[in-house]
Formats: sequence, structure tokens, C-alpha cells
Amino acid sequence: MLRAILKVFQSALAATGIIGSRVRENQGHEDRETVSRVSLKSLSQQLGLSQTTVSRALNGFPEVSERTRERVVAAARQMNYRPNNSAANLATGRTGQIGHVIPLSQHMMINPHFADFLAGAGEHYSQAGYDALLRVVSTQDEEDVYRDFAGRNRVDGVVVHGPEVNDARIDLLRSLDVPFIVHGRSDTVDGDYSWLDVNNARAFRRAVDCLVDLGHRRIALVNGLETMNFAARRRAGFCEGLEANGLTIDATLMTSADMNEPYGYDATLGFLRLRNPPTAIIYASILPAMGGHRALSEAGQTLGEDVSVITYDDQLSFLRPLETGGLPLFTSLRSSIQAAGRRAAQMLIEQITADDDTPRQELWEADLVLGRSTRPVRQSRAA
Amino acid sequence: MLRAILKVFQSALAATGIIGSRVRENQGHEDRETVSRVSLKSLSQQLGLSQTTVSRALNGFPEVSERTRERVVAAARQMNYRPNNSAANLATGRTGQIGHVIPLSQHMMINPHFADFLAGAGEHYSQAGYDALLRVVSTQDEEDVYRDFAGRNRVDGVVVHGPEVNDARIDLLRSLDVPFIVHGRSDTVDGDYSWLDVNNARAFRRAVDCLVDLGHRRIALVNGLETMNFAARRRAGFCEGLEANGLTIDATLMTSADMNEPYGYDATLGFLRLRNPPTAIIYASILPAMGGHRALSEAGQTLGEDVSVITYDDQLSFLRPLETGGLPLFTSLRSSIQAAGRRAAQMLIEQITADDDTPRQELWEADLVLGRSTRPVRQSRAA
DNA sequence: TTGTAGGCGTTATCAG
DNA sequence: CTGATAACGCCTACAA
Repeated sequence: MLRAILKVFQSALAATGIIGSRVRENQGHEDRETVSRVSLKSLSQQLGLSQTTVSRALNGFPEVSERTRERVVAAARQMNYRPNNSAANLATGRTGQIGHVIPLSQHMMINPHFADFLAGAGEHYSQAGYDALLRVVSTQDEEDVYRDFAGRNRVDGVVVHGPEVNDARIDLLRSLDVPFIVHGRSDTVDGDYSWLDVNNARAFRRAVDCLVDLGHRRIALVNGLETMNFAARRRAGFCEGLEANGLTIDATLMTSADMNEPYGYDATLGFLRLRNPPTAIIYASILPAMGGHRALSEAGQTLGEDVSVITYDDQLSFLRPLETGGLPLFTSLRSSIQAAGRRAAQMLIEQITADDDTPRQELWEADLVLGRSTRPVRQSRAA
Repeated sequence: MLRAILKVFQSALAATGIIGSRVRENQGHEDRETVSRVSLKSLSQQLGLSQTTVSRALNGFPEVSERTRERVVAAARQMNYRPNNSAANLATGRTGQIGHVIPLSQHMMINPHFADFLAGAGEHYSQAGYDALLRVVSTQDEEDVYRDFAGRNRVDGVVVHGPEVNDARIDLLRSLDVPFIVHGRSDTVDGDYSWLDVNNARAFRRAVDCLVDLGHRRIALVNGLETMNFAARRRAGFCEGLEANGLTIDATLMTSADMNEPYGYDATLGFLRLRNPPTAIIYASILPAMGGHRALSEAGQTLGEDVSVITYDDQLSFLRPLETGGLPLFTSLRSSIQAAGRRAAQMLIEQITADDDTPRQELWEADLVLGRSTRPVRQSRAA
């Protein structure tokens, strides 16, 4: 890659000596932006009050007289006072930060599912006066990060992403005594923790039923990585649906991998090459579904007409709405991952502020939305 | 062994009246995880040393004797000591956090471009001992967030995302005296600040040249939102290319909007409906390019054959590699946004730790990579 | 090489 | 209703 380093020019340093005297002498009280390292001390001196009173007035304690509070609030705004975060944390033990660990690895299902979750969570965080603290690490270092977060008191709580079928992080966080919520669940772990999950098994069961109703009998599954709990449940629901409808489970019609566009493309091409290809395909995310769409197009097959498709749709914001002629492109199981983030954040913060250990648990059902990608199986191709 | 130490330690705790002695009664199992809120004070008492010495030993000061350092380090590890973050921040003024503001709005170009940038930045952050602090707010509140970050000393620096042609955030951050780096640039603002950008104008100029060389004379542009600096520059490069090749600028062949898949789909359909449709289209991101691909397929047109396409490709991780039969699907201008995040983080942290105000500036060139989507124009359609 | 003492800017406790 | 005063846990001159 060609990289041109532009010239870097030295700026003339205005010799301001800002570092030394932190508070500006602001005689003229203009609305000028100040560098503003006004402390509680200076503010209280300015007002002729004690730090205690000023702190109480600002934090809404009831015993402060209204007149005093008004004076204090006005002065604080004028001097652009903001309490130093570290100092407040040190005194209260609360940080106002929620930790998110992002494992940097092959099978990170974070991108962009994670981004959308975070957008939703962040929305609630800022409403509630919190920030998200992000740490990107290699997967094997993830547990150390939790120990670090806990030991250094960096966060008030943690969100666990992408739980595996048997996820060690849950017990670790319990032992660290850090409030946390899991986005998803971990089935082989003692279930006494907070989580927000979608009913993945039922969603995929429904998808199968729907396709069977249309006459399909060879149905394929392009699943996520099945070490992940959500993917394991989806497969379980899928198989349950096949069996309930008297169909046999065919391993050649099931794939499992990290959910991205090229994977969907490759898996779909693989199905098309079978001597007895499926007449319907279920995708675990809209990303591989798009890859599937691309593969079908290139193979000269028409979505819906030649092959029926149902996809699980997290309603990723940069793909919504995906439609053709006003109708959804894909028949899909929908559940907004951004909404999940918003709600999970709310549950976690409630748990933190309530300071009780009762687990919060919520199970969402996905909506089945009909689009152009499902049709009755063509007679010539029915098994 | 560990158990004995813990016992001793606990009595020491009782003596000093440490708040909420969190250390667990550890009956039998030595390797059990402890909750560990060990302070410097308790650690130093345990060792029979002063806090000063222990602090110095742990922070690698040279004047500590090796024997002492070893003892201290061993004890710290054994007691699972970790310095409290808030306390360290308060004492040093440094937070170890870099702020990112995510505007939640219609035209947020953050998703998933932003996610990839952050993945790259986060990689460097954790190497350098930093975390990313995220705040999601509505666009009009963004400046308040910077004031908050600065006034409360929440972060050591800030990354500015998605700069507009005339971006007020830059002057604000200068006046707040917060170290920052811009991902991109803002052309109508005094240029004396740190940035990392791609040579957008030249990239799009090259795309035009490339298509003209193939005989195309009606070339369309599906651009990003042109209030954004990067999009304005791309358009400038595009127009410059047309003019340099003696082509006229046709407003009906240029669109500008938030870069996502449905936008690319709609814009492309619009072009195909023109009485005199373009023979080539340039997309500002792979997301609209995918939408374009979908639109072309549905219209029965073949990528490359009927319409040539060049896309700008940020090499988003969940779309890489996008290829057909081993060849890139799209001819594209490539520049990894994740690499940009990594580098920007590095530049910012260097600036923070060096504590000098010299702006760091770097301009990257995009690579032009040939794929299947560009071919000589078909004779019947040449203008 | 190690220790003492003071400070960082809040909040919380207990008097008045 | 208001005000001293003591934490909170760490860092860092300045001393020894």
C-alpha cells in the first residue's frame, strides 16, 4: 500500500501556561468557552459556601434551601463547573461505566451485529448517565479482562456477548461479584443469572413448519457457529421441526460457520451442486442470506421461484429495509438486535442501581414476516 | 500456602479497618477466585514496606532494589493486587480512556464502517493500556459531550468521526484543550490539527480514468452524503476526472445519500430507468455497491458485462473477501478502515504521551484492485 | 534504597 | 440548613 506521509508542521505555541493555574481569571464573565478545570473548592470559595453545601446543592439533596440551591446552580453553570469523574468515583465507588469485551478472532460474531447491539445499549446508557467501556482483546485473554475490570474497579457492570453452549465467563463473573447481563444464554451453566435472549429454537422450528406447509421437503440450514449457544439452539429447533414433520435429518444440508456474506455465498453454491439440491434454505442471518441471494442469481436461479428462502433477520440498521417493489426481499424471522441492546442495558442498570442480586431474564419471540422469497415448491422438484 | 497468607492478610485488614473486607473464606481450594479488593496500603503492610516503595516497585522505578521488587511483585500477584483506577486517575490526571462519540441519527455513517474502525483502534488501545469510552447521543448533543468529557476529565483524548466539510467540533476541541485526532479532514477549518485520511479525490479521479480507458463515457456516481468531507472530496475527484477526459458533468448521474445497501439498490434502479442510462457506475462504499449488484441482477443485467462497476471498498471485515470464482467480485479502490483505526489510535496515543501539540497528519492512497465488474464498454452502448 | 507527608477532587459522617 | 473533617486509594516531592 502506498502511503504518503504529509509534512508535519510545527505550530506556534501560544505560551499560555495553562497547566499551572488551572482556573481562569474570568473577570468579564463572558460566555467564552473556558478550559474549565473548576473544582468544587474554587466554586465554593467563589460562593462563600462550604464544599459540602455546594456538593449537596448540586446533587439534589433535600436539606439545602431553595435559595441557596439556585445560587449554587447558577454559579456552577456560569463557571462551567463539572465534577471530576475520578474523584467522584473514588468517593462513591461507582464509575458510571459498563464494560464490553470484544474478542478479536476469526469467529467474532460482533461485526456488525455487535455494533447494532451497542448502538441500542448506548442509547440507554447515555439516558441513564452511563458510558460504554470497550476493550478489544484476543479471545483467550477475555477472562483476564474481567478480572482487570473488577479488580481495578473500572466498571459498574458488564455485558457478556456471544455466549457459548458452556460459557466459563458466567461463573467467573459471578465469583468476581460484578453485576452482568448475558446477551443470549449458556445452556449448560447454572441458570441463575441475568439474560436477554430470543427464542431461537422456536423461531427455527417455525421456519421449518412454514416451508413444509409450502410443500418443501428438502430444506437446508446455513447456521452460525454451533459452539455458540444461539446457533446450537437454532439447529435444535430446525431438527425438531424436520422430525415433527416426518422428514429425515440430512447432514449434507446443514452447515455451520461464522455468519458473513461470503460464507452464505459458498454454502449456497455447495447446496446447488448436490445431486439432489434442497428446494428451500434457511439462513441464520441476513448476511449469509445476502450471499445466498448472490449465489442464486449467478447460478441463474430466482429467489422464491426456484429456491425458497427464509432468513433470520436482526434488522441491522444499514440493511433496513431490504425490499423489492415494496415487499420485503426475504421472508424472515425478525427481532431487532438494537432493541435487544437497549433493553439489556436497561435491565443491567436497573440491577446495578437496585443493588439486588435477583436475576433479570427475558425471552423474546421473533416475528415471522412474509416476503418474496417463499413460494410453494415447484411440482417438478418436490421430493 | 495461599490460604495462610490470606488469613494473615485478613487480620491485617481488620486492624486497618479496610472497608468491606471482601476477601473470601477460602476453605480448602487454593486456586479459587477471590473478589480481591486489595489496596496498596494492605499490600504494603503485608510486606512490611511503605506504600511508596511498593508503588515504585510495581511501576518499575529504577531506584528499587531487585530483591525488593521481586518480593513485591510476587506478593502483588499472589494477593491479586490491582491498582484502583479512579485513585490512580485522580493522582495522575490520566484516565487511560479515549472518547468516541457516536451520533445517533439518520445519516450516521458509523454502521458498520464505524465498527470496523473501532475494532482496529481498540486493538491498539489494549496494547497501549487504554480503553475506548463510547457515548451514543443525538447529533445536536455531540458538542456537549465533548465539554463533558473535558470538564469531568473522563478521557485523555478523543477521536472525531465523520467530519463535515466545515466541522465545528475541531475548533471546540482545540478550545477545550483535549488531544484529538480526526478520522478524515474538514476542509474549511484551519488545518492545524491531527488527522488521518485517505486521498479520496485522487481515488475517485482514478476510478473515472480507469473507466474512460475502457471506453465508458456515461459514468454515474453513487456518493455518500455530501455534507461529509470525504463525500465532497470524492465528488470533486469524480468531476475532475470527467472534465479532464472531456466529459460533461451530468447531475442526473450523481446521487448523494447515506451509504447503505437499499440506497445503492434504489439509486441503481433509478439510473437504469433513464432514457440514456450510464454504462458504468462508481459506488462510494461496498454497501450501496451490493445494492447495485442486486438491482442489476433483478433487472436482468450482468455486472461487468452490461454495466461496469467500481466501488470504494473499506474492506469491511464481514464482507471480505467478496469474490466469485476466486476473482474479486468488484473492481475496487481499497483502503482498510480497520487499519486506519489502528493507525489513528497509535497517532493519538503518541501525541498524548509525548505531550506535545505538534499535529500528526497522514494521507493514505487507496489501492486500485481489478475484479470482474469492469470491462470495455459494449459497442452498441458507447455514446 | 526506603520512608514521610501531602495532595488529587469528591462524597459522607457527624456536629452545630 | 450549613460546615468542618475524614475518608477514598494512589502518586510523588522531599527527607532520611
